[in-house]
Amino acid sequence: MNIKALSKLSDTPISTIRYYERCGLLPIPNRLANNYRDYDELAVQYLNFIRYMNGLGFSLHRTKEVIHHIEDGSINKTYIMSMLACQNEKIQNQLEQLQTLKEVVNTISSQTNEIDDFLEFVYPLFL
Amino acid sequence: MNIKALSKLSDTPISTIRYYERCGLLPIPNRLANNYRDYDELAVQYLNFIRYMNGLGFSLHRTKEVIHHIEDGSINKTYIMSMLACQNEKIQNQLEQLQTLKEVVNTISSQTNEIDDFLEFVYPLFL
DNA sequence: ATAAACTATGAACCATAGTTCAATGTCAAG
DNA sequence: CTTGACATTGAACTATGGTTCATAGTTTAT
Repeated sequence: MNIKALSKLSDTPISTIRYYERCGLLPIPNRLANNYRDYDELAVQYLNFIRYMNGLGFSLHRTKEVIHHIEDGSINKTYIMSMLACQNEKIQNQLEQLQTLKEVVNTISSQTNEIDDFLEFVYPLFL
Repeated sequence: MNIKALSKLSDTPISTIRYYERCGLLPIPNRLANNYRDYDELAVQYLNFIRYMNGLGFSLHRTKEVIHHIEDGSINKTYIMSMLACQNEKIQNQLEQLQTLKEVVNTISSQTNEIDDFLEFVYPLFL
């Protein structure tokens, strides 16, 4: 399978596939006689996994670490559970921050006197 | 007031103050005979405003636009209200996405069979 | 045989929000 | 009068997740 086929199968741009390889997220593929990359099903699995991790909000850096643990064989339920618990906590924190932010913006935009405060905050900048 | 004093008053790193000036967020300050920047109270107001906008989740780019509107005098309640409504919507969307994400991560981490699915997803990568 | 489409590479570029560095100049205290 | 702390500049570097480009070679279809 050449890079274009992999790109279509995994719905990942060719440039991104090469980028992931560069970053050490994808195993180095075999090359054909013409130096073209030659991928197999495993590459599709890798890309699916990367996209899956991405969908769970993990950075490429973190995903790379996890992939290396998988390649080591040093992965198990405990590892996965603590990883997910950690991610869960991170998302929870983000959620709370955004919630607070939303309330602040809401308050400002729904209450006329808050807008006046905002304008008063702004007025010195005209003077 | 020199840049260090402004830095302390506004609780903004010196490097950031110079960066904001470079980006057109801060007015170009007067210079002393020795070429040192000389700030006044207005600079503090600008920095407070920038940090405030930042706290509301606006990008520097957006904040810069707003500042330019303020400088033009082309700012009013309507402008501010639509700006805040827009930001509110953006935050709401982010919140919903994060909420969904949290549920997915939660489901995976709380249900043993989901973790098994995760491991099954991972297994092909060992082989 | 030649043009279109594909692949390869390293390097540069995009946005975002800054920080750090090197080289140079200035100021205040001992 | 020298040392330390401050100021200046442009340029390069950080992290994140890629995309785009120039140049070169390869394959496929007409």
